[in-house]
Amino acid sequence: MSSSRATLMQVAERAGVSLASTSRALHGTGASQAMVDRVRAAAAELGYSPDAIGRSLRMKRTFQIAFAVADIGNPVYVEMLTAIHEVLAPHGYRVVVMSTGPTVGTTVDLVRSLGSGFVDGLIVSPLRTDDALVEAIRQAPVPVVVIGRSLEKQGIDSVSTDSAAGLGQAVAHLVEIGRRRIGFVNGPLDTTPGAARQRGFDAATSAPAFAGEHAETERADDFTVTAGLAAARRLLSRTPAAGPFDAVVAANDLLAIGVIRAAGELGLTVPGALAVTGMDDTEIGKVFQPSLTSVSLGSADRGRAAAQLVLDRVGDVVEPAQQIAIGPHLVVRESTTTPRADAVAGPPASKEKSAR
Amino acid sequence: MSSSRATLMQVAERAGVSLASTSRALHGTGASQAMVDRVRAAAAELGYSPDAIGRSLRMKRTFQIAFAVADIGNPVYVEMLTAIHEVLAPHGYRVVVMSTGPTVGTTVDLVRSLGSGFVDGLIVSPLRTDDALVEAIRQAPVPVVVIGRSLEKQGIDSVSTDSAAGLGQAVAHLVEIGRRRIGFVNGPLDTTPGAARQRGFDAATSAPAFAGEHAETERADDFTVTAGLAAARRLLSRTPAAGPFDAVVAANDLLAIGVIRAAGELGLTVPGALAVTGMDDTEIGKVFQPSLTSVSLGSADRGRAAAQLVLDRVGDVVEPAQQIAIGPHLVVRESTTTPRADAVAGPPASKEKSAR
DNA sequence: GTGAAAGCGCTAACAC
DNA sequence: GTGTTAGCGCTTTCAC
Repeated sequence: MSSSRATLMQVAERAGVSLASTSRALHGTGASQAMVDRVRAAAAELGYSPDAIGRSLRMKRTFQIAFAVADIGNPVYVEMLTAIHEVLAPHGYRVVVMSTGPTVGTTVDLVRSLGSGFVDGLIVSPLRTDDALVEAIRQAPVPVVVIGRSLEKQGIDSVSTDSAAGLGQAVAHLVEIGRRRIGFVNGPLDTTPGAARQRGFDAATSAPAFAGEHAETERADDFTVTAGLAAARRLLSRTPAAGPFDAVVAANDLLAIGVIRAAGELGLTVPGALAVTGMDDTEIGKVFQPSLTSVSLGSADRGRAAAQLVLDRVGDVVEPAQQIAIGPHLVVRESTTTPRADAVAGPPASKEKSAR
Repeated sequence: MSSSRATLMQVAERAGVSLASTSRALHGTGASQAMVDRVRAAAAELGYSPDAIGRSLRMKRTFQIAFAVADIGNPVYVEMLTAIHEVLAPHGYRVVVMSTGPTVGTTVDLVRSLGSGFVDGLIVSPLRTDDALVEAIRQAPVPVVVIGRSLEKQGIDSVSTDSAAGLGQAVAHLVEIGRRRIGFVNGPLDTTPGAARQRGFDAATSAPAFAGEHAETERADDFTVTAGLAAARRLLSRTPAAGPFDAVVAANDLLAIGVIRAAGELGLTVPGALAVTGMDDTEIGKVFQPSLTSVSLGSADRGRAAAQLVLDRVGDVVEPAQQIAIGPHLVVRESTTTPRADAVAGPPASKEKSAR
């Protein structure tokens, strides 16, 4: 921490030219070479660096974008954040991380707080959505891009994925490898992902292709390992008339890990006695033992797309609301296939295989 | 995105009072109740919300703190970020996430960029440090807190931990459970953590208590699972004259997971044939199978401490540079103890046990 | 190509 | 307790 910073005014005085010329010289907009040299020299001598706040006030742009999620600890959001940062930083934008809290109410508050104009745009991935939130986003004074549910009809930019279809891919894969009695460990139904995935599971297991087999859902309190462990214990303690479960579909990778731990407690081998699939295709799932078959929802892609979208909006591209969809795809790994001892590789993007 | 936002001036006109009174009324500083009511009503009618930029320019405070790390995907940094956010948000501070890049040079650039005054302070955890960086931090126009190496002598606020001692705890634990031939999988030596951990391992294994046993280091290219897997393959393919390795100390949890995967490839059971310890006590280590014995370096605590420190500094607390140390402690889990089938619990903070 | 001046939205002296 | 006014640092008309 040293002496107070130099202002443009001081640079101007030092160079012996006007404030306006100094500004122009530093931006290279319509100034003679002599002027540019002179001003640059003065700026260097003073260690001048332009003040972001003064500039923001004048230009009405902060060069900041907010990214808001319920829980920044969740690996999916971390992947999104990384991707968003990678897209925005080269354009000179900073990323402000915010927390929505678990409820819609606090998310609405957050969107309203955009009124203080500290960012040029917002990327938000709400766990739950209602009319008040939709309305708040519509009224927001800066562009908002939603990652999650498609909100195109509501006139809101959104980046979505078809997690219901993704769940279908997981079920189809399990049926294909001969599993017949499939349990589903889902998270809370009142969340956007929870609801979509339940729809996907119900649709997949009531399709003709699934006839004659057994399907059953158990709901975890949260999308975490701990909640998944508890839910799986409940699920696996029941034995359907059709026979014991031979597969479990989990609504995300963390729940899937909980399921595998529960299987271990009960002496069930994975995938031998119980095949398990996750969703989100996280790093942790790739390195877990057994590595996790998982439905990729393209977290990084969704982050990138959202960042690009908000960048377009901030750049005054006035178009109707856009909806970008990232297709889910299944990545098959050890938790649904017999592992070969020598095939235990590191985090491989190579073993991918698209299903359906 | 709707109509342009209302300004304080407009609220003043609407209320039929002066600009200053409006400001005062809204802040509750020396205004009559009647004035407050009147102004509040006008503000509400206009949906006024104060402009953060105008206020920042005037107050010379942005209410933003930057958090900069090389790789925001690393679970340790995510934990720090969460803790930092939790401390700062209640004080009205936003968190700006920045990337230092892997080299010292880009970190120096980042510190210099503080000159544009977009944040009131910085928390940075550099992987590598040199004189130029120390000097840049000293010259920085806003308070900077370093998480990592102690920089008290250089007059810089820092939050550190004794990872060398932590490594000693891991080695002591392995010796205690009867392991005699211990390998060490470290990350790059030219990083601050890499160097410290190597020092710790060398010290622990050259202490009298370790006499007559075998110690050997293998260096991974990076602190990742993939690099750990490759390094462990190299290490375990060698058989010391004293006999095969019966334990591996890894410099962090990600490396440790790579080690366990390598052990699996070679048919070595963990912890039966090979006991493995990690460091950082991450979430992923807790849920891994086998769950990871790990040296906690108090990531969340360090984040909290750094946030508190930067908060004190921006609050004009002028004191000599502070150095806060968070003590490491060993958390024993399955990877160094025989697991009981029914003891495979969820992420437990309960099974902790301090060593030494 | 250069300079003078206005003004972005806000807070804090300073008078009354 | 209230109003008037200056000014934070910058960009951008507008005249010349």
